Order: sequence, then C-alpha cells, then structure tokens
Amino acid sequence: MEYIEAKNKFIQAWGTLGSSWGINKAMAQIHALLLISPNPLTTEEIMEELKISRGNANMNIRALIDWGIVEKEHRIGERKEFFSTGKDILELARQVSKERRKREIDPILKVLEQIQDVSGENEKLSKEFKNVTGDLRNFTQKVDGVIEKFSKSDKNWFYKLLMKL
Amino acid sequence: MEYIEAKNKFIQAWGTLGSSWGINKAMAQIHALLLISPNPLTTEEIMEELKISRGNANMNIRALIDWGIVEKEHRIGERKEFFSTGKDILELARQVSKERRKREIDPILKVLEQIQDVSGENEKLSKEFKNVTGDLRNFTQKVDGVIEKFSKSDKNWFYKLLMKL
DNA sequence: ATTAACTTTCAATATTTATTGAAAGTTTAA
DNA sequence: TTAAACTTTCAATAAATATTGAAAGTTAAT
Repeated sequence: MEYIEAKNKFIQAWGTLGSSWGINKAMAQIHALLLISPNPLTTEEIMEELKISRGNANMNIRALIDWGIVEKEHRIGERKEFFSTGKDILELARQVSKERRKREIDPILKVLEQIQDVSGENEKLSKEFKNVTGDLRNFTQKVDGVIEKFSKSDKNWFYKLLMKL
Repeated sequence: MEYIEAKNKFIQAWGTLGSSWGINKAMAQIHALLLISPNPLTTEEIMEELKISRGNANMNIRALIDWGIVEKEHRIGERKEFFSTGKDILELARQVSKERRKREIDPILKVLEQIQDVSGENEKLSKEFKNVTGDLRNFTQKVDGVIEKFSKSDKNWFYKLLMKL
C-alpha cells in the first residue's frame, strides 16, 4: 500500500474510533496525524493536511493540549508554534483514562452517593433502588480504582498486569 | 431524598453518562429505568415514564435487546411484551464490553493490519509510520485480549483481578 | 377470516454537536 | 512603537444524530 493511502486510511479510522468514544472527529484526526508525523507540525500544516478551518484546528489542538496528550514547541527565530504528540501508546492511554476518570466517573459517583439515602413510602421500590444503585456505586468505585492506578502507575504496571492474565 | 427525585436524578445521570460513551440518551435512560424497576415494564410504561415517543422507545428497546442487556418476556393471556434487564452489574459490564469489542476494536485492528505493509519513497516517513501503527496494533491487541477475557470470564475473574491490585 | 391489540418502520422534524471564517487579540523582531 | 505574523474567539452555518408520530405490519383470540 502506498504511504499516502495508508496514512489517510489511518487518519480516517482513528477519527471514526474517536467519534464513538466521545472524542470529536477533528480532534482524533489531528492526534492521528501528529502520531505518525516524525516531526512537529504547525497549525497551518494540520489545516492543510486535514482540510479543516483555522478555528477548528486551533480549538482542537488546544483541547488536545488540555488533555495533556499534545505539546507545543517554540523555535527560536520562528513565530509559529509547532505541535507534537508523544509516541508512547501506553502513556497516551494513561492520559486519556485519567482525563475521562475526572470528567465522567467522578460525576456519576457523586450522583450515586447523593441518591443513596432515598426514602419512600413504597418499601419494595426503595429497596430495589438501593440495591441496584448501591451495587453500581460499588462496581464504579472498583473500576475507578483500577483506572486511577493505571493512570498514575509507572510504565510497567500495565504490562505486568497483562502478563498475569 | 424522595424516591421520585432520586429515581429521576439517577435516570438523568445515567443518560448523560451514556451520551459520552456512544450510547444514546434514550437508550441509556431506558436501561436505567429497567435497572431500578423491580418488575418488567411494557413499552407503554417506558414511554410514559420517560416521556418519549413510541417509535423511540421501540427502537431503543430493540437496540438494548440486540446488545444482549435487555430481555423480553411474554405472559400468557397478555399481548404486551414485558422488558427487564439483569441486575448483575458485572454481567452487564461484560455484555457491554463484549459488544464494543466486536463493534469497535475489531475494525480498528483490521485497518491497522491492512496498513502495516506500507511502502513509500520517503524512508523516514514510512519507518515512523510503521513504528507507530505497529505499536498501536500491539497495544490494541493486548487490550483486546483483556476485554475478551473479561467478557468471557466467569463471574469471579474480575473480582479476583481487582483483589490482586 | 376477522379484528382488536399490539409492534415496527420511516420520512419529517427537532435537537445537538461540529465547523467555518472573518474579526479581534496577541506577540515579537526591527 | 509599529506592523507583520501569528493565535484566539465566537456568531453564523452546516452536519450529524435523535426523536416523533402516523401509517403499515403483525399476531392471536374469537
């Protein structure tokens, strides 16, 4: 397969995967592009390569920086900013899971805790409700623990875990 | 907190969580409702409770059945179908991860394999490309293995894993 | 075979989310 | 300090996604 074709296929696929995981297409595609690029790219180059507008490129680059998976680089004598992403996939996975934990697991745990002390005239309903939300909270906390461990771990932790399985 | 309030809060929160995980709001809310309901519900009851249309309810109930996390029940002498979902959270997590593995991990692995034999005049680009996509494939396969093991495992597997950590 | 009770479908519509591009803001070399 | 080179913002617009509801389809008791 030709390089250009392979590259486009990859960017495309990564974008699609991103979409079904709550990462928007442009963001996932910018990330894909930076992943396979051997050198840092400017906003201009990213716009050009992905055929997206300046605003779109800018916003999503900033989002990726926010997520801690893209870094900017200044070069002396150059006004432009150059962007790159780490090529260590495990590190990337750690950053992403850390981010999602904060944004998604924390809020749902908060709700599950809030609703734990439900009271109602209907005994059966209240009991069922407490059972289910309690289980859910328990499970979520456990998963949360694993993700936290993963996102804070040294590089080998996950591989060691995989080896055990 | 009153039962009604707690229930609505839960359905709401579960819907929001679903949205950021590629499960649409109605689908997640129907699931939440069935989770906390002590008895199976009809389409009618679901529509009423969540204030959604017949078509919407029907389509999402079918999707949940497709995903293997909701079951229908016929009752003799009754024309209506009753729906329920298992209350075992771990089992639910297994079903969901199985489904997503099939729908999302398989396709991306396929692409990563396809593009592995890239050829191009530019040595540096091709090499970087192969490195990154190769790593990605490797990592994805490992994660895939874990998810598969999880989704096929007996109930205790995951708890045992958690205990180890 | 009929029909009432239900389920499914799908084109129209509404809602949500992403994208654009032009204007405003900022930085830095001279 | 200026002004060219760049970055950021955001209201308008487009695109994607979800929802409705009415009509068509199906089923099962009589």
